[in-house]
Amino acid sequence: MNKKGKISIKDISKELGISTTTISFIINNKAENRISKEVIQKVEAYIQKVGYTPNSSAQTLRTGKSKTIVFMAEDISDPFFSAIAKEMEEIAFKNGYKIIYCSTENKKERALELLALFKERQVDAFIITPPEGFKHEIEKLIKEKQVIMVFDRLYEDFNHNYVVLNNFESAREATAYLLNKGFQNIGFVGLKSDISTTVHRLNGYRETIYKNGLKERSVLIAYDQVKTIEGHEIIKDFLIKNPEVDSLLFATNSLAISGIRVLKEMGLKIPHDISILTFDDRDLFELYSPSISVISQPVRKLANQLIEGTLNLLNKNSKENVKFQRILEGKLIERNSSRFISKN
Amino acid sequence: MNKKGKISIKDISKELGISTTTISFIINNKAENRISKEVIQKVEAYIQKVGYTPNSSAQTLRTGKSKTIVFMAEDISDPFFSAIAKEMEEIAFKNGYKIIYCSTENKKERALELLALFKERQVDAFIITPPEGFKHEIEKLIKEKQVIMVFDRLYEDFNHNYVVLNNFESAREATAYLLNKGFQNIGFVGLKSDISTTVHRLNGYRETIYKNGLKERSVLIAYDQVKTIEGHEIIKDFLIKNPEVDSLLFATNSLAISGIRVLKEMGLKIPHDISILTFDDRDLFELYSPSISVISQPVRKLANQLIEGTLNLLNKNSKENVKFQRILEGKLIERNSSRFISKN
DNA sequence: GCTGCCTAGTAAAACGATTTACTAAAACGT
DNA sequence: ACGTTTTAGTAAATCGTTTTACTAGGCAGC
Repeated sequence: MNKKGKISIKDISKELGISTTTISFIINNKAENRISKEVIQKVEAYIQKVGYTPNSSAQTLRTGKSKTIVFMAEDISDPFFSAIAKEMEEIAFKNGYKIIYCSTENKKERALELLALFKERQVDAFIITPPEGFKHEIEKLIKEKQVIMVFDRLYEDFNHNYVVLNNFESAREATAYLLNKGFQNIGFVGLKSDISTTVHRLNGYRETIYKNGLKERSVLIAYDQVKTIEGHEIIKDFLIKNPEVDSLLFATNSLAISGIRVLKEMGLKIPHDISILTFDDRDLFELYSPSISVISQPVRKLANQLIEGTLNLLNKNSKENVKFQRILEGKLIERNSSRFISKN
Repeated sequence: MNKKGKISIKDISKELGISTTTISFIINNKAENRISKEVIQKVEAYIQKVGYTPNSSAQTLRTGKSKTIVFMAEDISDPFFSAIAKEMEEIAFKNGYKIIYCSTENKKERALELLALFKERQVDAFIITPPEGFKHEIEKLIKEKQVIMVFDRLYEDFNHNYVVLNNFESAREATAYLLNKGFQNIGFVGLKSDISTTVHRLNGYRETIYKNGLKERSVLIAYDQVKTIEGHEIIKDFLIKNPEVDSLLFATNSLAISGIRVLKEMGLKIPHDISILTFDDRDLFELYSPSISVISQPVRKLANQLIEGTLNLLNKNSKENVKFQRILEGKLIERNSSRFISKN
């Protein structure tokens, strides 16, 4: 017994007069064909009785495995990421794994700090939404034989595990939908970033616009500015300079919220003066007046694939160089913010 | 060097011909008056060069400290809790601590499982929003000398560390505010629970109602039902049976969202037919039409106090039996959902 | 009665740090 | 010149597991 009153294998060993080896075998289900039923019974009963649980630092130290997966999200307080996190936690827990969350806030330095911290702690895998300019780091991690699952974005020029939305197709579909509604001057509000997610969303929009011989009207905002006054000003500017815009496609839910704020300030009514459609659903979007049309991500499925894929990678001997790659479909949910055709 | 290519103190020791003791002293700033400047220099330079970082499992095993704090929230995907989490993470990180989040979902069994898991991992402290019926467990943890900081709720019949909102006063103030606005039939939508938070909010409402010789009109919903159809039905029933209700005070933001949904279904216009006011702000409440009045919690301050208090407890030798107890003030933010006086 | 193979288990090293108790040499005081 | 203190450092135990390599004893085969 140590000072905190925790029992160790050694204590059991002394108490029962059985070697620690035997006890360890029993605990780890390696007693088959080695240890007699009676001894197994006896040890298991005693463990039950005193409520012994192994010290996981010792286990990690000895085995190099911590039974821990890190989920490094862009921002864990974003409802999209926190919903994913919650869903994954459940499944991981059932499989004997613990998930640790953290937020990069899309900052490379922060992501690096966190990476260093968790490598020290010998986590078994990283599920990560890499920030801007992190490609090289991801490649490095893979070379180091770390188990890496990239989420929400991907790199096209090397092979890796990922789970993402079909951003390009979803954006194309969303734009086509607005077009079909009769909107001719569709604007796009996106992020200024080279992350595949936002690039693909922009490209999907563009392709549809160009194919239909229309003019692109887009504005891109830096991640850090989205929720700030500067971000709002940029959107406002864009709308003032492009008064003919009759509908807006937002690339993220934060952008949409900023956008709604600006439209309100400018006295533009949705959908009467301008229609809107955004990526990522939120509970209040459905209740908003008017309710907000969205391209919703299959949160549950994404989380399932992420954790399932990661656990697979952990169980399988890493010889096989098959990558886990999933592209899931977004779903357009039509609500009132895009149903009405404005007059201008 | 182990298989993953990580360097250990032993490697440094061999390479430099210096004992591991000396190196450990240097790393832990215990070299003062023991080791010569030159050796310190040499070791530090080498560590810098090879990028050595200590193995934290070994440290935890040896010292019994993991430099980890668990934040066991009611539901980490609730914006209130995730905002708190994010804020705390930052400060903890700067102090060399890592925060692990998880959600109890207000289930006792789940909280127990998590507790067991994290005790195995020898976390240094728990910041916890205990679920229903967890009082005895908290007392037990305190007796075991665990560092426990209770958040968002408290127990009145024993002494412990906590950080909470002044729920009673805030509810009183909120009710008085509605009264002043001229509402006579104020309803209260709360949680069916013995958690202090919700009890105090109900009591604050009640006191004001009784003091003014008015009739209490309240409905309580079980935590699990809030977001379900059953929850909605309960609210709807309540409104049908109490048609004279001219304003509603919601005890949590989830309740408010369910309430808004129901009001919409019933065709009741806010604030024309009924006014509303709710605990806990959310970004979209401000943008909603009409914007929703709230009693907002000082998220930043709460998080600061929580983490500051916990770090204090960890640094201080636990002899002093002074508890860290903070009650912070809520702030009523008047918006349009409660500005208008309905006619009935 | 000897060899070889099971069976049921154990001893001891190892993982990577921290920490206690020690020591050799130098410096100091008188 | 002798004992004492200081300085600068080290050896070895320890934390709690897992795992490799071993062994004692029983039994079968011939």
